[in-house]
Amino acid sequence: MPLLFPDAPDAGAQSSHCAACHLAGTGCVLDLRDAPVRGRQTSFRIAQDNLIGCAFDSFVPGCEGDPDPDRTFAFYRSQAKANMLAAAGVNFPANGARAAFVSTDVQGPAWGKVAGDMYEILEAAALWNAAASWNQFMATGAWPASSTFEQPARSIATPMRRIAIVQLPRGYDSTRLLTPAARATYEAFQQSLEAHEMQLRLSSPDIVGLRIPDPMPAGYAQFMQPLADLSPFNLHRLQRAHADIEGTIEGRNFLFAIAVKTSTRSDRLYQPLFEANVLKFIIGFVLRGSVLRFHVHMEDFEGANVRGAYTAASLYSLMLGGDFARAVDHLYKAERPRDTAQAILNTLPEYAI
Amino acid sequence: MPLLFPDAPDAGAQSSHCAACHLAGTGCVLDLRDAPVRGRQTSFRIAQDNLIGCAFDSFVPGCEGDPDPDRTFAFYRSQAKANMLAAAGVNFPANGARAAFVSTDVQGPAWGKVAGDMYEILEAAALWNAAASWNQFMATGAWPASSTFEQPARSIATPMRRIAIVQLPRGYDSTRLLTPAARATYEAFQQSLEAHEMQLRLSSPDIVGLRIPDPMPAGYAQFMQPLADLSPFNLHRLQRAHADIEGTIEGRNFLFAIAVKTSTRSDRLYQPLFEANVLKFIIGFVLRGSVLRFHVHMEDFEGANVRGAYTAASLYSLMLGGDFARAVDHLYKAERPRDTAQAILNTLPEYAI
DNA sequence: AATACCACCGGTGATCGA
DNA sequence: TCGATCACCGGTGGTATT
Repeated sequence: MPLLFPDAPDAGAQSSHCAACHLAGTGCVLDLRDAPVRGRQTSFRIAQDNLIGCAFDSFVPGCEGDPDPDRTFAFYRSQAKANMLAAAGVNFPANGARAAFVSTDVQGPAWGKVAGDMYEILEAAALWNAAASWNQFMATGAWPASSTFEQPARSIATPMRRIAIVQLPRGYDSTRLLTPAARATYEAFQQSLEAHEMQLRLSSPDIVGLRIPDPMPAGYAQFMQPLADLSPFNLHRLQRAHADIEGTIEGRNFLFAIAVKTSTRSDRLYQPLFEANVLKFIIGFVLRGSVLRFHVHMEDFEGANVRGAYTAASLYSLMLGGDFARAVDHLYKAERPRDTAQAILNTLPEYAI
Repeated sequence: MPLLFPDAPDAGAQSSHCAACHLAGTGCVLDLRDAPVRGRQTSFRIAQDNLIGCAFDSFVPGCEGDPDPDRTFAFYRSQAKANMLAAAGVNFPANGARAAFVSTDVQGPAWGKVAGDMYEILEAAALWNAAASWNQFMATGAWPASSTFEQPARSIATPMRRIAIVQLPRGYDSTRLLTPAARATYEAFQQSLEAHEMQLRLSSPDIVGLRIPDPMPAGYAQFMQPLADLSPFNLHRLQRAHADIEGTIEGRNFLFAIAVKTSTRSDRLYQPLFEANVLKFIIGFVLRGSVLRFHVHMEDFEGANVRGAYTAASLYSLMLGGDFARAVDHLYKAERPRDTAQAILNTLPEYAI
């Protein structure tokens, strides 16, 4: 069933679908008026996972199965929002003394939060699928005919060069991906800092790109196949994949990290800059890994001098002497999931083993 | 005239005062309904400078003249907000087809912005006055009797140790404070970066503490006297003082920087961390100045692991080898302007010449 | 079940330069 | 006068830990 509702045959189908979904407790808008969260005024909650799982339950935007894979993130997002508002209208009419749903409850900060997470999830899903096309080519020597992505120039098929692109959850310590040996080096470093009541931890990047070890540990098999959709099952797979590959990565196999934002303000630009500096320091200096690349993907560059800010030099490179390097290697205006994933795909041949 | 209105004799006084202020075009709430800002929905603007200039036109919170200098930032701020809401009620009643002022226009993000700036201004003003007490002691050997601050332990009066504490404006390049010679070193560094299309600039700290050069350039005379109030004239002096001392500071006289926040979120913690790292790198490595201290002053620690995040080690100190140091040397819960200024005052004897 | 935390982003008042 | 930029902060859905 297509759940970008304007693609559905009629509005009645939406009404009955949304009513059933609400009754099943999996609606995309939840009524918190009788169960308020302590210290908050929220009267209706956007059930983010349900919303995404519903709107994208039949294809991953930009990928195989998408009727028009060249649409923008903004389009997919506004479609999901329209779905949500329609569902809430169906499920929360005025009822005696109780007022009907009003959309102001799901605008403003609430929608900003959901939209930001959705952008990150859509990008991570498209990148997963792009990596799956790449990995199939690496395994078979043939680029998958059904892929919406093109084979990157100068790509040579070898199982040694398979790649996993993984979304990391909030609060994740990305060093958990490292092999025990590499992690021990990191932990020794941390302990020397903790002796002085200090630390140097990452506020984890949104998405990381990893060289799949060879031979391939079992947890990586999933990256050989694309996600067919973002139905609840696959959404859960996308967001939990990192747990399947912990303890398997050498520092040099940490190829790139991506910070993802729909928009920014000058003050909000600096979190990725700090993160990029710390990540490069830890991977480069502590773990002696090769230099990883840090990307920032942003949908909208207005409201701050984004390009200028991200020309900041990496402190690590400055103090090493020799060649300077930027902290953020590449800034990309990510407007369409397909183009964004293709852009990352095109960089994969550049990485040395 | 006391303009924390609950201290005023009666509500009528407020009404006539606010009506006159509005007619004079200096009201604390402006009607933008007939002159909308392009691309914004704002119907009423909080005239931040007018609001502060009015509410604090007879004393600086926490300082001489404050009837109760131990009140909290939260108190002064809520008083200013009450003034604002009352003034808007007086000046924007329903008028024919035009609806009355509604307070939702000045809640949410608008008030967040104003409250944040007000917090920074109140702290900067209290610190200015604490430094003035210090400087009078340095000049005369006697701690000013009228000061609300106490003489720090182990302080020794010498004109060599006078201090200026200055608020910096948005977007300011704090290296403009440096002497031409020091600035040339910095500019040479920048040019070598620019040759590679990079830079390493500061998103300026909110407040800086500087050793006043000896002999004292003319622009510093203002720091010998406290600000009597935050009337528009003195508010302007506070926010423009930095322009009077440009080109006078050696790197080693850059004693400390303070980042000021009322509250935070985990992502918003990282801008000061990046800034602290860059500032320490530039002052320490590029300018060979002594090590400056970076403070974070925050009113409310809830909503993020603030203490943990600010135990991050300085990348500069890690790469130098030798002793580690934190990027943020000191995190302080700044709830009261008087206590906050006293806390900074108590650190002044620690700085070597 | 409750709590703390995480990282999401958009609406802002003022300034500065065209 | 206008547009671009700056740095302000609070409400949020989900997760992990009590």
